[in-house]
Amino acid sequence: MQPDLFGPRDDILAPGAMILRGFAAQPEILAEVTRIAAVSPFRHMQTPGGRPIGVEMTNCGALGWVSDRGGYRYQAQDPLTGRPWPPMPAGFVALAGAAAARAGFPGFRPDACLINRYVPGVKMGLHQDRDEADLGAPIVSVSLGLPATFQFGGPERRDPVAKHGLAHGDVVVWGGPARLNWHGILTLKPGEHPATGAARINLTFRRAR
DNA sequence: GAGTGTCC
DNA sequence: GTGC
Repeated sequence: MQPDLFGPRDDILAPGAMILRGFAAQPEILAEVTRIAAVSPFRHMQTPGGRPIGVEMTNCGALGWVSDRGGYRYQAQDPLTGRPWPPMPAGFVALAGAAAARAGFPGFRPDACLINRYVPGVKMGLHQDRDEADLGAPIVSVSLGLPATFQFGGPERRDPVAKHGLAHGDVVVWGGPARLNWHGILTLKPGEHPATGAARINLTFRRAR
């Protein structure tokens, strides 16, 4: 058993990384996602090599993460609509800030929220989040809908990875010494969730600049 | 430039 | 699971 230093619903993954169990189960979050996707729809992006990325993505906030033949980057315009991404809802900013503070990173003000939609059979391979200008800010990742297995390793690609189950409402926060740790999501298993149907929605809050 | 994918 |  882990010692109860942070509360019965928190798991420590590594120094600077923790899971806040059930921190983000409010139904308003998914209502906001629906509104965002009505303006900037979910779409498949491509790797710079031209291969399709399995998850469907959209963004809200001042900056959105995009990938295409031109590379990985953050930009203010949605390439699909040519317009700015939908603004980040105030509730998202507050939720991400509260989660970060609880995990030991006070003052987090995200300017980017990448929204990923997983369906059964889709995964995200091990990678680092390193496209952000401000690596001093943490990453806040909210899981909604179908459960998934999260892999979390270390700062080197060869470091061992541990697996952690993520359920609806769980929030993973990592920063400081864990900010560049490798992570990914195993292939989503078939299922249905009352809040999302046959899908998992992930919100990733970042300070991109 | 690219590996959020695919091959061995 | 690994290296690319």
